[in-house]
Amino acid sequence: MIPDLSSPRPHAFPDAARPIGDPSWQRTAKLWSTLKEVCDLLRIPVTTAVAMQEDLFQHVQFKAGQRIHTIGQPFDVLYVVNSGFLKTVMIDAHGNDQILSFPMKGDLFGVDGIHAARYECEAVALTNCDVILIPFKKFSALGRAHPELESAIYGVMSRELIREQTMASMLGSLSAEARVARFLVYLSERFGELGYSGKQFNLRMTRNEIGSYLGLTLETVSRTFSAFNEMGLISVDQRAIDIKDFNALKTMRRLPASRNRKEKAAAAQQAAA
Amino acid sequence: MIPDLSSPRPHAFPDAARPIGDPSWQRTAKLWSTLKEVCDLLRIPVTTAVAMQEDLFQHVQFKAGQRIHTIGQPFDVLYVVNSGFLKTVMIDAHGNDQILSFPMKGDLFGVDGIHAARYECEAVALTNCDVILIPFKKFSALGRAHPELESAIYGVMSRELIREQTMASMLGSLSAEARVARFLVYLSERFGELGYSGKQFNLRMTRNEIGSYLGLTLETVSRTFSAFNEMGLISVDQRAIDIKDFNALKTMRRLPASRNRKEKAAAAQQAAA
DNA sequence: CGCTACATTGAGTGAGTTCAAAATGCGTGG
DNA sequence: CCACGCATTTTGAACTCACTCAATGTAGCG
Repeated sequence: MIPDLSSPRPHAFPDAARPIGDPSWQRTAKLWSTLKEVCDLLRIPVTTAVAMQEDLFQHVQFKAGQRIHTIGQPFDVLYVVNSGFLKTVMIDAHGNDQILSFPMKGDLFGVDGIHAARYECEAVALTNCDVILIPFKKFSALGRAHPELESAIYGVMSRELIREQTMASMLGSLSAEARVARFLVYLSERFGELGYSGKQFNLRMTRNEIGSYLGLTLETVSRTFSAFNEMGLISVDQRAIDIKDFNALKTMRRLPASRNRKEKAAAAQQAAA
Repeated sequence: MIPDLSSPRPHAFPDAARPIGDPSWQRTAKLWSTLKEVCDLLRIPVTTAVAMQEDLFQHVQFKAGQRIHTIGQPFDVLYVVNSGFLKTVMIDAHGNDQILSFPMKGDLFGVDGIHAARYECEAVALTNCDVILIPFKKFSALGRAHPELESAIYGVMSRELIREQTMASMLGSLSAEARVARFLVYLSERFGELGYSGKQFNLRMTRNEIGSYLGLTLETVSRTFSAFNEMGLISVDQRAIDIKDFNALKTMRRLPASRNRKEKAAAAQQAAA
């Protein structure tokens, strides 16, 4: 599109924005991982047979702002995030773009490339990061050799599909407040699973990027953060978030509410029958 | 044309609402299909080896209003639509529900069940329909025997993921008019591919269902149809649609527009590969 | 320091929702 | 066959949430 391949974004991601305990990217730079290590990252249970596989998967490092793949680029590898934070962006026919996900440690991306052998979206590093290249051919061949691995692959793809469905559902039915609350809950839970603090963390993305992801404007995101702050649900200062009332966020809705009244009534009727 | 067999819902789907050339469901009732027939339906290219497979897949018929599977139900089969129209519905923790897709001939559904071995959404027949049961175990075993088939399976799953991504993108960025226009374009193209008229067709779903799918209220859907009618883009009478200006629908946007200005500017900045 | 990107906050507007009422279409039961 | 009942659709009027436009504040970097 508009390739200006020089300078990575100026002052994009200060150290202060790193997560507590963020593995120092440069020092831990690893070059290869075994199949077992990849499966562990993806939270796939491994059998001994799989654990024995000696195939190695290459790591690649990207700096903040760098693009991992572009739209239309020929597909041949899937990616697993080992460290760092990314975004995936879809750009429609009219140049409108929309953020689809914020992959982080243990997430798989690039799956959309399988269908037409071209990536349908682009992936960009939000921070310096380390990703593992999974040549798709090799991966599916391993799946053929190890049925449990194969079904795990299907499982991971299915999980991705469910994620997108849940996203679509959220965009279709929740208010701005509810969307932002869910986003915070999601981040909190993910950070918790990754061993960081689920209460205090730093956002890796701009208000604009959050807005694009949630189908809102950056101003609405900012205002909603401020509102949560005043309500005592969180404390927010720029990218730094401190969750004070997790439960309130988790149960927040303020939904358009009556959109489905009749349909629900009908469903109740049918359930009774 | 077709005698309505005592459908549970009263006056749910009148004969007038059937598509031109709709295969007569009762008469063509088929009990089993070969792997090749299933692949053809799914638009998967088949090799001779696959064409030779003698495995048979069972058909099941559902009447309008019947449920194919529920949320939480144990997963063991995928479904391919042979005829008729369905909807898939996700219901969130608070009972809010959202329509995710309207599967029709050649579509696969149930993929979301793979991950947790339970369906994550429910599927309901909008019209009488005929679906093919694909036991997932059997399907993946066949994939292992025929690598081309396996990669086709991955391809179909990837296609589903892209569909959801595109949906999320649309819900996040398009105006009500643009969403409705896209919906009509989508239906028109699908009907065309299925050999029906892409210009004149009957909607198989209510305004409420369309609204749920598009993240709008039923009133907005109705008003938008009326507006398109007055603009001369379509002619609409209840469920009957006649598309007059396909191109205008296809290029319609009325997008929030400035949401991504800054981000686009930033996108010009690209780091070296 | 000044530059640039990012974030916050305010005021006004508008697209889409909510609530309400009337019209249409279809099946059922008299 | 017609009248009634029910689901659905259409249309109107008022409201409101989120967007737009704009100004100000903050943080890091050259």
